[in-house]
Amino acid sequence: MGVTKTNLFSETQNNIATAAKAFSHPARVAIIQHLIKANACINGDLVQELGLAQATISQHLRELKDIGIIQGNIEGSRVNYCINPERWKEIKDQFNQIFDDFESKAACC
Amino acid sequence: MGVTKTNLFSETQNNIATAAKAFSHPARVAIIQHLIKANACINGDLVQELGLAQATISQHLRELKDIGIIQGNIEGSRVNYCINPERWKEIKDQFNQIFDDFESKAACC
DNA sequence: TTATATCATTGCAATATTACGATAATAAAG
DNA sequence: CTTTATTATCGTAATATTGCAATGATATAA
Repeated sequence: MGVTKTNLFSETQNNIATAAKAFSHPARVAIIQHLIKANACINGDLVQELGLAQATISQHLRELKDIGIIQGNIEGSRVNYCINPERWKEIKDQFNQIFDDFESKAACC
Repeated sequence: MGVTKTNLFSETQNNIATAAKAFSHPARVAIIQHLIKANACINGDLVQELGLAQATISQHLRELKDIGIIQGNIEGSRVNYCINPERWKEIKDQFNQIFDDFESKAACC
């Protein structure tokens, strides 16, 4: 076992779960927040900022890139990372959809 | 290793990461969506609805309860689960804070 | 070319998560 | 009291995630 039964769930449910993983580790939250604050930055900046090893930051960056929430632009020997605005909006809308679904409900338990 | 270095990050960053875990598995997304749609339901309903074993559903419910996003009310031999409105709003606000932080930024990369 | 800087990838170890059968625990029904 | 219904917990197995040192790859500088 130990493997998520993806086939049991809708595409939307799986998409939301994937998007949520961008925020489900404090290092990735910190990376996202720093990218917002600085507009863009390179791997080395984040190593300084977060205090994790270079390989670890690189790995988190790749996960975020796989989710699509960030993008990396090669600039010489550096890679400049930043938020991907389109995907950001997509994810924001997906979350707000759920948030509003509940809000529009009258009573609770 | 394999253990998250919680101490490196702010309380807010750790809180967001914890909250995001509520949505980071499709089964939990499905549970939350069903709770919204049905207002409230019991473990057995979710076993029917999702097609996972009773023990698995119970485990996901406990995680959601630990995060605080849902609450369980004992009714005889059953437990009626529903969204916790206060915590829901807290989490919603935390996410929207981040979403808006980016939105308010002018340019990107 | 040789060094330096930057980042990705690989390989490994440790912990976390996911899933489920079996078993307890509790309450209601008979 | 016994049975039934419902849920939680335990134990276990399998997979996923986290973290880092070492290494590789690429671009720039000397």
